Amino acid sequence: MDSREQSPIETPYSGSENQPPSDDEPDVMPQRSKRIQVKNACVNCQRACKKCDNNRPCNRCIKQGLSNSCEDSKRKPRQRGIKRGPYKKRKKKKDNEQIVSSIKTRNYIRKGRRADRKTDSTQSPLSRDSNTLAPGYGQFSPQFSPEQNADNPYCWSRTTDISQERRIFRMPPIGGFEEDYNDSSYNPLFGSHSPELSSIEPEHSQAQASPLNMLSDVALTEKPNSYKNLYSTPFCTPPLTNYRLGYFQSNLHIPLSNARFDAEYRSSVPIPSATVEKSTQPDYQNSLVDPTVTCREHGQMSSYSSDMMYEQPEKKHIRRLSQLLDKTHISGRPEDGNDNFAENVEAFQNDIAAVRQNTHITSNYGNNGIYGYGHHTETQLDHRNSLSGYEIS
DNA sequence: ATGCTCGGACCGTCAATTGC
DNA sequence: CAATTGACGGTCCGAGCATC
Ligand SMILES: [Zn+2]
Ligand SMILES: [Zn+2]
Repeated sequence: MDSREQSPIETPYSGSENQPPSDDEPDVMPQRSKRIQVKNACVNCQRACKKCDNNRPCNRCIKQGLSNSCEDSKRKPRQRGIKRGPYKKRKKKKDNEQIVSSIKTRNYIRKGRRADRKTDSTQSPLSRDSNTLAPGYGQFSPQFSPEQNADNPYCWSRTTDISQERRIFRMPPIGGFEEDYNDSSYNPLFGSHSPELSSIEPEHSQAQASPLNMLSDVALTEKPNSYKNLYSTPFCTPPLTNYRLGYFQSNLHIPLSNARFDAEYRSSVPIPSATVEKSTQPDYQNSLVDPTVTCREHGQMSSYSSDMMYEQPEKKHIRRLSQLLDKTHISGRPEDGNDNFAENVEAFQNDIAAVRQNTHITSNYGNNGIYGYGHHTETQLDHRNSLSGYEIS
């Protein structure tokens, strides 16, 4: 509120005094300035999802002729006693170099019933040559030593992009390949080999990162709110509610175009964009992303997912319809236009059974909102001995 | 051209955790 | 106990539609 005036284009982000503390890094990425929001919007603005101000009646209400009803919306007090997962390790000093090398040389212990297939159990996955086994088959994830993580088994997470592997992907026919359901060794994501793992020290604690933590019921039902924060990053926040088929797909109902940014954020590694496409998200319109594939590890869970969607513009209305009904998300339900609901459910139930055997591949077919109809594959390996609440048998 | 809806990107806050 | 950071409870941008 001073000298600045007449910026060529007035945008919510144009306030020059709101520039984030620009670092000495000149070429990092064009940072947009911060949007300022009021502490408490009026009821009308809140309902309309529009900008309010601190006056009562507010500017917008005056323009709309709603001055009478312009009053603060109710805000509920913040909950207390919310349990959190373990915090990420705080910055010690330097020794990033050391950490990385210690990861690379740590011994890895084979575990789980799939483990006794064919991998050398003492070899670090980080040094494994890349055309041995697909993830989920043979040992894969680091085992932390008990003294290091006695009561903190999920102390890290990492996400890696594997867009380079795209050439081996297959687009399934609608309805799917039989083998996707029946052959547990088939991995459409990787074919016969896994990507190089990043050697970056994980930076995110995700105590409850595994969706398995929430596995109390496998029915196709509304998912609880707590789902949301498990996978929130600056680039993705799952919606409050979703009815989607597929329970383990941590990235599924966030914008797929944000997948790469999410991956970068979680891994702190710049992700190559060799085969990627332009984002449709307004904030990242000039960025390249791969909307179809992510690979991630949360604590002792590893998972890989791909979305291969058919363009089906005629299905776009589905999202709209469900929006109208309630604030629910799209897809999966018969009333959303999923003609394969029964099969989806059955396959899904089978997948659940597989999960309980430590390793599973989830494949399902359904409408993925604006992205169309297609195939989602989720491959997971669970390295834990037990879930919260009960044992994996 | 103008108005409305609403998913989800963005924000500010503040208490749970951590490191001392 | 201060610093850090998870995550809650919002605000509101802007694409997509609807209507004029
Ligand atoms: Zn207002
Ligand atoms: Zn108002």
